[in-house]
Amino acid sequence: MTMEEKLVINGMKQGIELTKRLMSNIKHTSSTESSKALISEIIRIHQNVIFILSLNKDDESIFKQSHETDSKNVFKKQKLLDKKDERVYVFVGTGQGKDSVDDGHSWRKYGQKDFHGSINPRGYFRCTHRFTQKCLALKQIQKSDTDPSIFEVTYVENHTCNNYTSPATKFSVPMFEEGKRMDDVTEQVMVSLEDLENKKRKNVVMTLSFSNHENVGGGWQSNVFM
DNA sequence: CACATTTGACCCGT
DNA sequence: ACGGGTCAAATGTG
Repeated sequence: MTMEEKLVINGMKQGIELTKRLMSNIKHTSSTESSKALISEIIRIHQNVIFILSLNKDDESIFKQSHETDSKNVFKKQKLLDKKDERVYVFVGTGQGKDSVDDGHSWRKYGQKDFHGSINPRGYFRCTHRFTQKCLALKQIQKSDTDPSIFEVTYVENHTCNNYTSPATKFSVPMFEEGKRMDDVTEQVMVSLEDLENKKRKNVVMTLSFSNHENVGGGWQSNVFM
């Protein structure tokens, strides 16, 4: 199964799970706020799935195309990708809660750098079990300058440790902030997707969305790294 | 106490 | 020399 297929299936599974919760929520509680939260999560998950399906092929062709037109920068980037098995992802958060990305793996921060021409610093992370389990996985996270709800995440090496925590078991539904309407969240996601279209033209390998609300466990996309 | 994070110093390739 | 990445001592957290 390809990575993209895994992502789509995971997204759909999570959509089903959330819909079940919504049903039981409607049956057993009178809380409209938590139902709204569930609905907005369901909407976003389906947007993510559509997004992956619509961008996947295009990204591959765009990447190969620019590779052939010997733009030196792109070529250099491609070489780097081949050498270190790097994968760059762009994640969309909800803009609320903490500004990190929980992908189901445990990470330990070991450095941070400010960059010329960039407002936000880049964070450097290694797998917590680097020494105990010889897991060489690394990742870098940089917040987008243009949209604070977007994080560019670069993964270097895959996890060899088995300390992955399935998002399905950790998942819980976030409550809405007081007075925040569901429409606002949906709109915010759409705006972020526009920015992702721009990233796509800059040869980002693939784009994904995730929920980074503090009550939500690992993102469903992280099953890829199992 | 046993971890994690912060942050300036350090290293290394260009 | 400079920029990107990592180290490690100090500090924070449960």
